[in-house]
Amino acid sequence: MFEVEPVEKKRSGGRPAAVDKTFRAFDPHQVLLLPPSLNDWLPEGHLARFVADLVDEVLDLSPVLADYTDKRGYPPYDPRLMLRLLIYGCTIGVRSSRAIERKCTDDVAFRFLAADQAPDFRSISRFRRRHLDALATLFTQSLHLATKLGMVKMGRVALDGTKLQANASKHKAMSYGRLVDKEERIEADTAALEAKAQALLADAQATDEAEDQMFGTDGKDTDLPAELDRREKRLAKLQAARAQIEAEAAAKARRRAQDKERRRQERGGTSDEQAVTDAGDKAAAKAHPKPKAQANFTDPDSRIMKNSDGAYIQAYNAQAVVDEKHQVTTAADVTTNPSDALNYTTMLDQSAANTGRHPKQALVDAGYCSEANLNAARDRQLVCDTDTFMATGRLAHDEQVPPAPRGRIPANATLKERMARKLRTRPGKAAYSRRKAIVEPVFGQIMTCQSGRRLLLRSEDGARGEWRLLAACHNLREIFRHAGTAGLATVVG
DNA sequence: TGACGACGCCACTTTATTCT
DNA sequence: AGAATAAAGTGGCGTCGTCA
Repeated sequence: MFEVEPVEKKRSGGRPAAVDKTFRAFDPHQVLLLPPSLNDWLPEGHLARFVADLVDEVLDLSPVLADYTDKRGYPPYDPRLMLRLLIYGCTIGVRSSRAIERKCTDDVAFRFLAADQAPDFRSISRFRRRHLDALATLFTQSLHLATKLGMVKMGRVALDGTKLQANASKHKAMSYGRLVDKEERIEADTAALEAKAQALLADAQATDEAEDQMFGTDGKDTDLPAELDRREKRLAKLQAARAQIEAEAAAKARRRAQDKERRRQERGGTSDEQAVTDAGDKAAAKAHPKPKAQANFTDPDSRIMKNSDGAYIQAYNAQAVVDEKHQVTTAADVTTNPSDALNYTTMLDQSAANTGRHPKQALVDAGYCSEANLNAARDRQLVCDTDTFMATGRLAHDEQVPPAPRGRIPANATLKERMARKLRTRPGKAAYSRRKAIVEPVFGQIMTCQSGRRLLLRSEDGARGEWRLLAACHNLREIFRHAGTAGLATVVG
């Protein structure tokens, strides 16, 4: 498009040329004779073209469009435009609404996608919030697309979790004990303040009236009500945080009591749901939060968790199931519980629901190893024909891998011993050794290329939506890499 | 401390609908 | 028919929170 033509050597302007050198033609003030077509600005096979085709031709946008029912009102931006921007941005690591807005003037690819429009960052942000659920369905859509292109085999999958830093600082977290303390202090102070305000009011009313008449009404004693107002707001926040911790403690106690009652009934061979509910209610009413239980003021749903480096961060626990063949994610979810162990069954079920198939093998690390999960793994083998390889413990740095077992499995071996044994056999080792190679690249890509280390949206729903969008965009990246725009054509055609 | 991002409130614009 | 109103999205502005 741009011809390289040597320019006549010229000593122009006041700047002396250091060397006698011919440069390529460059005229910043050149006026284009025709308005440029945005289409020409982007090379064939660019990721942005892929995203544009995807949004325009392939994706089902009805979940988004369904939200626009009223014909009235200021016309919103075309959802296709917004989706193009959000998807492309999320794929290359430009995720914040303001960053996207800037790119719409800065970046050729974004200008191409937005047809040279630049929505305000609030519009982008609000669109994202509003259609968070719909955006999350992009995840299943991306998965179905990958499946159509033969990229999902469900032979071997790996399940793993990573901690996503919430949009909240752990310094804004407060323990239950301090919360109660603070609340009491503020209440006491407020009572004192109110008394003072009353006294002042009564005392000064006469003089005030006189002064007002003399100087007009802009007294200085507005400070006191303002102070009271601030305290009121703080108190409300504290109480909300406290209520949250208490509700959680109650819910936990309820679950425990119900489980206990069920087990008791199982042993006795009876079944009485009412008794289970009652036991739960009773326990919930009696529940008392631990003084150390934490709540965060900025994002109450997030929790302090330990990340893989051992550092404590305010976070969500993000889970993903990844198919070995092309590193396509088949399930993605977020929980507020730092433990991975609770997600073994739910995640594999999600994966099965999303793909319609059960994997031949599932690889999980020691974080998932629990009595319940070992049992669940055994059942899965029977019901879904999924062979689970679950690490039963981590090796210390200098620890040697125990030798492969030989001979018959002892009849009295526990499930855990059997699992440990299975992982030490040659096929067990071979399968499990693939685990890291399957999930790590996915998490790595999402963290670095898509800047997914830190979440932008608050609340559990926000975190889940973001994680699913990240996972969806990861899948789209893989599709782009594997099939390119041509691949889309085969799906549409 | 300043830059940056999310979000809430309010004013404004646009459009369809309802009222007079 | 024309005015008033309701509804919805956008932008301006301020606030809060995070991070380097």
